[in-house]
Amino acid sequence: MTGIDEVARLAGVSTATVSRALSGNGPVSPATRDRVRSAADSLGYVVSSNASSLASGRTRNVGVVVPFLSRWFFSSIVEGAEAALARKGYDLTLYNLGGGEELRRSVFEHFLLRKRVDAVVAVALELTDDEVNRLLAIHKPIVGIGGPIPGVRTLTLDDLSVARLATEHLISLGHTRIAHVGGAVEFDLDFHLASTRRRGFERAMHEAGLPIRDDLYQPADFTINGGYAAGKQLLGRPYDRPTAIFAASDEMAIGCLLAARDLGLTVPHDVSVVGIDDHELSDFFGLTTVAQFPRQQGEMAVDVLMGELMPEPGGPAALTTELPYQLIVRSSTARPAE
Amino acid sequence: MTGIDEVARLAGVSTATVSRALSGNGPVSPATRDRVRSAADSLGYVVSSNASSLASGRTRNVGVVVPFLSRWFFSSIVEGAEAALARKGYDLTLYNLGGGEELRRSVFEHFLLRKRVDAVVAVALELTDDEVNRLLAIHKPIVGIGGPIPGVRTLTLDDLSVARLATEHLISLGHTRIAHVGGAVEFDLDFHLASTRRRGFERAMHEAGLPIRDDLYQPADFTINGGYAAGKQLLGRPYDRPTAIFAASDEMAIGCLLAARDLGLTVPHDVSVVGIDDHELSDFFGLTTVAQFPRQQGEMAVDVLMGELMPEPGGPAALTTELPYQLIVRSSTARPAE
DNA sequence: ATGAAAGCGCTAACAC
DNA sequence: GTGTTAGCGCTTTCAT
Repeated sequence: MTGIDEVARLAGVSTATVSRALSGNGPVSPATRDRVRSAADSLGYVVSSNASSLASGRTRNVGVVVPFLSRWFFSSIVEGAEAALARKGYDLTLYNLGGGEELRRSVFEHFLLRKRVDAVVAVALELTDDEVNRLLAIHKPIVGIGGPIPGVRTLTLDDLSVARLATEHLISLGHTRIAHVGGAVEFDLDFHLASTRRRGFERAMHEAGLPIRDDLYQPADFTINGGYAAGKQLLGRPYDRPTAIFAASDEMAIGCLLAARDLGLTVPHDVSVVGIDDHELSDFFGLTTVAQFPRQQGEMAVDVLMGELMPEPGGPAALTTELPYQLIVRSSTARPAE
Repeated sequence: MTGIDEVARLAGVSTATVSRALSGNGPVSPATRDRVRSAADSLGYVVSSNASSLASGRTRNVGVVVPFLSRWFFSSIVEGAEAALARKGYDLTLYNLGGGEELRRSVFEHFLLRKRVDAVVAVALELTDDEVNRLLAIHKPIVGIGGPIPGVRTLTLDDLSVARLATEHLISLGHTRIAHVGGAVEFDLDFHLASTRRRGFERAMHEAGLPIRDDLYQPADFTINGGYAAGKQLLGRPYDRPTAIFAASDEMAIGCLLAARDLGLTVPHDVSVVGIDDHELSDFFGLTTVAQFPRQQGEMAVDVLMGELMPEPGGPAALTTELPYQLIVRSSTARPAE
């Protein structure tokens, strides 16, 4: 366990100079910096992050809090954040809230407060005022992904516009009898994502002068399985079958695709399907979708965070940043058959 | 920022006693312990993990290193590990090696060495001697998941037996013309998983006196997409079509299922399909598979690690622990048609 | 059972 | 540009 003083001795300088040379903070002549660097290398010296953090108050570590992990969308965000942090020399400490209320409490009342992190990224979580204030009180910047949190810089997707875009794509193709597979209320926790998308759908229909029919709405649980059941329900009706389905997520949309196949319907001839996300499977299934880019979202969150940790000359960023999205047309949508 | 001395003052004891009372290390009378506890609570005191780590040498944090994150299998392992660690009051710091060789180097030469973690879990990574020694030199226990690493306690799946079991299931149903969709060589990095499974398949065939036909082997890339292409190839042949397919992963098996459908073949009437993993989609597709339990694997790894961090009376555990697996028969396999 | 005090290994004033 | 030194906030001997 080589320490800083061994490096100092080998390089023939003081520990302060070693610290400055290695961290880049403070003036060091190029010559001594090189000397220190090679001394450190030859000893295999790596700073103790604890000692460094204790002395400096900075940990070079950020906490990322997610509601789930083993779902493509969330793990992609984490992956993006991890990559961006690693590039900056930061570590990522992960907190998965999947374990329920009690776990969430302990994460916010203990884990995040023990000064292990410099900042936190909250993914798809509607933080309470209390949770936010606890962190802000100890000067930990927060950035949220997924919906506005009062007093917190957040990256949000304009779900209303995304849903409208998907629906308008169908309308522009000539569809009029369009069904919607939306998120069931019990999944409408974070930021009312499901209901916002539904509103976007309804607004597009309304603007096009098309009727919004309750019988063409099916709630599901955001899974392929749930989408399949909803699709069967919608497409199995003996008359007045919708010519198109807008599902509030790709996984549900893929479920609809499979339901259509099992009913002997051809996509997009008999029914068009559009989703949201650009899930990893969507390309395979030829699903038309409105892509959001979770990996990039994770990276963007880190960028925003870095801006907070090391404020730069330019004015402070806006409190809310809109996330990009993009319609990707594949083979699951077409004009309705005659 | 309440510190330990404020708590000490409020409780009317020394900081040493507060430390002992809160950490549980060292003798404290029940009465004072309660006094300290409530003082800490009322002040909202949480130890500074840095100061604590620096003084004690323990971080209460473990590093988890994975080759990918946004894949169900790996994120499930991480999820399991995170849950188990959280229960013990530990944090999990995540290192994703997806970024290539250089990233891997910096993780092992810097990130993991800066004393931020007490131990590391290496998932599906064939660590080099150098990587192992670096960590062992600073007394960081390692546990691996996924294959034996010399000198490291590892949890391994008996891939040979798993593949044999899957194949024997097909043989016992009466299949004789069985194809194998295996991992392509370029994906055979970690622990030769693909080739081991192929050997398990061949052994089962051999033991049953069945011929191993090269033309009934198709390599793929472990994705649904790749499995689909391989399935098409195998099932599209004009004669001598296999009556069953054993795929080395569920994702590839699902690809085969979809390929069969698209060819107008019925599963399991025209072709049986079996995979390995019990992927989250397998139940939906009715896929027969040999389940492994990634979430549990993550939890087990943590248990082993805890055993190393706080050695208990019982003798030391074995160096290699076999992971459980289980044949799950669903609707994708049946006797071959006449 | 409790307290006093010496560090843990660095960083950041401050002096030169 | 570099060295000296006083902490950062705890834990842990060693006394008592």
